[in-house]
Amino acid sequence: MTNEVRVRFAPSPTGIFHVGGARSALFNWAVAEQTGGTFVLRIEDTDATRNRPEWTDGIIDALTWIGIGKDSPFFEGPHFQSEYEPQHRIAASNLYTEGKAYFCACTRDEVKARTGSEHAGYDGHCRDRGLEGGPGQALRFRTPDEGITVVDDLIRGRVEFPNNAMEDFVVARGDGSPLYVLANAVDDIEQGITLVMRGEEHLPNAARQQLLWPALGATPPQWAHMPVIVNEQRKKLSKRRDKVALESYREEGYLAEAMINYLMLLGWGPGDDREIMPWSEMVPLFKVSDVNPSNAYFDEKKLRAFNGDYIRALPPEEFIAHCDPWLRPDWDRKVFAQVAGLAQTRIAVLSEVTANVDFLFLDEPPADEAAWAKGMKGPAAEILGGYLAALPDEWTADALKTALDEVGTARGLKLGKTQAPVRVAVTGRTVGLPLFESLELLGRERVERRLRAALAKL
RNA sequence: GCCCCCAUCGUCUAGCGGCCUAGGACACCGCCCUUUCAAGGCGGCGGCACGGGUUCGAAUCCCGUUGGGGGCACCA
Repeated sequence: MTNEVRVRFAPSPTGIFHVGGARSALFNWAVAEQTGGTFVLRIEDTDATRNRPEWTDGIIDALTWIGIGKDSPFFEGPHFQSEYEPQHRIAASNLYTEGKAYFCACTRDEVKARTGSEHAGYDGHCRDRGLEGGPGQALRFRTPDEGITVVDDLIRGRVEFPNNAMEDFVVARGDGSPLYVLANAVDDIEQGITLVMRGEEHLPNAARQQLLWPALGATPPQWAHMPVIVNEQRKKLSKRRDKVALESYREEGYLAEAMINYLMLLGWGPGDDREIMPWSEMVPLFKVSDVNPSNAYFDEKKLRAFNGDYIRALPPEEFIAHCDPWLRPDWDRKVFAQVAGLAQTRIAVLSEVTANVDFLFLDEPPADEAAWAKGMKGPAAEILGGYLAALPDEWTADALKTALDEVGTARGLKLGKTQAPVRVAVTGRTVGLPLFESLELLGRERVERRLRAALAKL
């Protein structure tokens, strides 16, 4: 294990799993796979008030969806931070015993009153009071007064933090329970993590942990702080404002492969002009030091374009299988199979398949006022009536096309115009699958009925 | 307020001192193809934030300005 690369992904189960977490996991996963190392999944469930078991399941499901999970030899876990609390407490106690941390009885209000500011930081009031611990006394880590703390970051280079700006931070609460900054460091040490790659929002924590690791008797890991994913306002993606749940994209019909591909390209590129590329080709090329340090906007439009590419690349049987959840159970799969190929180039997300084919299965074409108004302009009645009378004996797409073309030509209309009212009458929409193939599949009886119904409504 | 990070087309990026008249992709706009819509093909629009250095030479190195972001809890 000495030379093995061990990375980790350490989410807290306090909400839906979002795309930022997914990218974080993916980058770590790429490192593990490329180096033949290990990816440790650690659920940081120490905030009992905010944790919910179902969020943990959500994390595991989401990771599995993007290819990260137990069936890979590189995967380890999940570990649960709460199970390591004894170690955290021992670490805290050692820090105290060794004089690296001290107890503090100050409340927030007291500190604020003394410093006169919300953000002034702790003023060191209890530093040398020699408190021995007990209920209500938090444990604070004693930070150096002078000099700088250096975080060597694979993505950002050398980052310096002036020690005099770093307050004596709390590592354990008044009730003795450990805080994130400590628990996280202890776990990373215990689990032999060699590279900590996480979001940039943790950069300030890296400075503290750079101090904490040696104090706990360990050599600090390699650090890598990835850029934050932002919304159109250039703010960090927020669960409240933005559409960030990985699950919601999955439910809309985004393919895991497209999501993985897109996420990997947010902050990293293979170095050439390629963008659409499978995971297996990205892994050997991935380099942490190549990760772009600046924030990236999550562009759903581009994700969508990627997804469309991936959908079109699907072999027919796979495309059909992927569509299944978006087709009602009573819809005939054999009929769908006949038009699947026509639908495949027309949708960018799987959920869109429904509106493309529903007219084949519903008793009546879907009602759409706007479509009706748009399609039934001009000589619609004339065309519909004419076509009804001219429907060919040979019920094939070609014959159906010729027949309609003739109806139009007799009135000096191009096929592009004449097909519109027929399309709306039969499919309920102004756009959709190629018309004559649709008519052929629908059958004479239903086509005639729908044409008559439309005529009656006009 | 304090600490830190970042800065190439609208967006994601290539570029790591001369291959740059800055390349690709998404988006957008044309044209072609065409029974609608897509897909596909062709073309267009559009950028090195600004100011100083360093250098024979700067998108690339340094400094500053400006702008954006992250963090400042006995949350994680």
